[in-house]
Amino acid sequence: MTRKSTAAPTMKDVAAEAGVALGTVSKVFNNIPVGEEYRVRVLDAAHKLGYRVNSYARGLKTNKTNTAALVWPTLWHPFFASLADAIVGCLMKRGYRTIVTITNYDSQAEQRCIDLVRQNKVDGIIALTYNPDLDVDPDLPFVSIDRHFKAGVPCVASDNFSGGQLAAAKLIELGCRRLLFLRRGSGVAGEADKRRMGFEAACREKDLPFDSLYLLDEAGFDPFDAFLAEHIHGGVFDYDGIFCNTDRLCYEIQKRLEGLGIHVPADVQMIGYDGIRKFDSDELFCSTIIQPVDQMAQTAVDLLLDDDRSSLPALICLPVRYQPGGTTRDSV
Amino acid sequence: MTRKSTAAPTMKDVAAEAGVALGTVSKVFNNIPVGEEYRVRVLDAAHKLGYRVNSYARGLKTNKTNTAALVWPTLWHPFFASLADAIVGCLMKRGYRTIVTITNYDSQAEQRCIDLVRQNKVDGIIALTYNPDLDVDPDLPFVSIDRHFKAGVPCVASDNFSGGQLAAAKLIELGCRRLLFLRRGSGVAGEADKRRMGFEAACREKDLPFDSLYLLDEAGFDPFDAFLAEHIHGGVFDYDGIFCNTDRLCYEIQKRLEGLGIHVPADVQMIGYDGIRKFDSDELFCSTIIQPVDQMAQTAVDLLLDDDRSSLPALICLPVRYQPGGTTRDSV
DNA sequence: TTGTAAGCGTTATCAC
DNA sequence: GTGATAACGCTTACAA
Repeated sequence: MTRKSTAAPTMKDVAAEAGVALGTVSKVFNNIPVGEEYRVRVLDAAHKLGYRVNSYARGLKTNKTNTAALVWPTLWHPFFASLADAIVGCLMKRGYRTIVTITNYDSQAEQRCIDLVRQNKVDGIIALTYNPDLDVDPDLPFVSIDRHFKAGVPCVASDNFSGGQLAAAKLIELGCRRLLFLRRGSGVAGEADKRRMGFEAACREKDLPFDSLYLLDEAGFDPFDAFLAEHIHGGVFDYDGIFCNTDRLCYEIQKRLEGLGIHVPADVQMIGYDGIRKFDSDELFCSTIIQPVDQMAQTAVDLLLDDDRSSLPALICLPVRYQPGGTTRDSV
Repeated sequence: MTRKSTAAPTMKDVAAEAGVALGTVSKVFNNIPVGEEYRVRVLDAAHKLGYRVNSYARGLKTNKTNTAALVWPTLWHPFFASLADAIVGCLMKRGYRTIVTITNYDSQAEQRCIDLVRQNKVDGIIALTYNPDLDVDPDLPFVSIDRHFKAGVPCVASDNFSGGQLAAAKLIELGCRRLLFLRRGSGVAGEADKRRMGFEAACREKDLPFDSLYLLDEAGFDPFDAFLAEHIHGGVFDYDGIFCNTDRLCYEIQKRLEGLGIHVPADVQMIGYDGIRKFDSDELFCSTIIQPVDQMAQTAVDLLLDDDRSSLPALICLPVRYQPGGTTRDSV
């Protein structure tokens, strides 16, 4: 025993135990052809010693770590959490570990997280960020979610434009004629802005007028309250169909309308965006445009690990679908 | 230039650029005292070259990776997601990266995840598992959430017993006299079982009888439906107070009761457990016993990174609190 | 204080 | 096929 029993066994130990050379052991663990008898001896010895490859030593040598990083705003919000869950799952299936860092929507934290994981020699980064000009290594694979970043960085998003169109079309199909678009956001330009554009395009196409209101996250919900109160006359609401840019907003607005005596979906029908479900159940919070979380995760991972990084798409929009969830007058 | 411009700069490059020896550069990055003039030169050179320490090389040498692993059932469920969020946050504050692995409640996946991160030479593991006999390295710091694992592995949990007591006491205080305990679970013995024990203890203390029903996750909600239907006679429910072992269950049962014409909280008051909130808002799904997520995360991380691992507590129960959430007749 | 040199555990290149 | 041996980038005695 040249090695303290507490230390983890190394290839050297395995080689000694198996009575073969170090290189042979390495080959076995890299699936490089080796005499079957040797292979068995090595595997036996490794098992006996409880040996596992030290991926730090391997990473040092190969510059390949089988680790990806997720730079994420939060795991609190169900949409981010479920997308993170799916991405981690996809990466695991491809044999990748995932380092998760959380930015709390803070631009500086985003840069810090990227620096941190870069130092850790990750093989790639999937990020959902709010800082438009992050300093990111041009030859480190990078996939952005929901924001176009810069040339060469592919962006994966749901088809926000179609989602907006779909919402408008559904509301109109369900009989709404006085439409309202409500939006709440960070002020950072992202793919999600296209929800509005799609909605407007569909309204214009049908020659239906609509109003819209956009508020920054920081403003809270008070301005919405004021807006809603302003548009109720004699117990009647000015609108009969609302598209909210998130399920969260849809839920809050619904509560407020009910508090004002306006009933959903009897008086006004509402559609949200995201497709968030309660707990881990199937139940939606509202009728909504569902983002294809699993497909987005799969696409982001495929893009990240794509060997040929010379001709990546700039933007991939994945199809959304509508599902009733109680805030519209179609069956649930 | 001995080095391709695409490759990341190394300490050697920095040393050359700064005109100092390799060791000096290393010292600067390890906060080992060095002549101020040298320090500045090194830092300048490093900045100019965009140098960052290669943590794989460092880890190889020091056997310390500044990385911890989270072995987690899922990020889908809001409780797990918020706890994961908090733990990742605490670890980041201590300068640690977090590798997140997801088991989907699968025992074999749990073992695979542990093996995977062990190979990655993490400095410690925080796990929420369902496999009672995982093979885990005895000298790799390990903290278990919600399950007592084995000797030497500290467990962090909310004070489930007190939570159960508190729920019973609250229901009784609010006028309930015919109590019911409903439980759904994986069948794996964990700290959460103590919710029942606390509830029972409080009932006994007050000399109030109670019924209880326990179902495995796999059974779905049908048996609950049957039970509920069985206990409604002439539109009147046999119970006027229910403690459910999770918010999720509480929510589902409430829906079902309302569907049967039993109103919550008018006819029956209900308390759940977890303290899950809607989206990232403050709103609860039901009146509930709130788990101290942030404190649990902080405690788990402190325990994991504690230098003195010789005398760790076997179990730390953190205080819960009750908060009304609309399913009880106290003000919200 | 600064510089030198020996490894940490793997992989990869060679002769054999 | 197999088996020495030189890196990979860094830390850390130890010598200057």
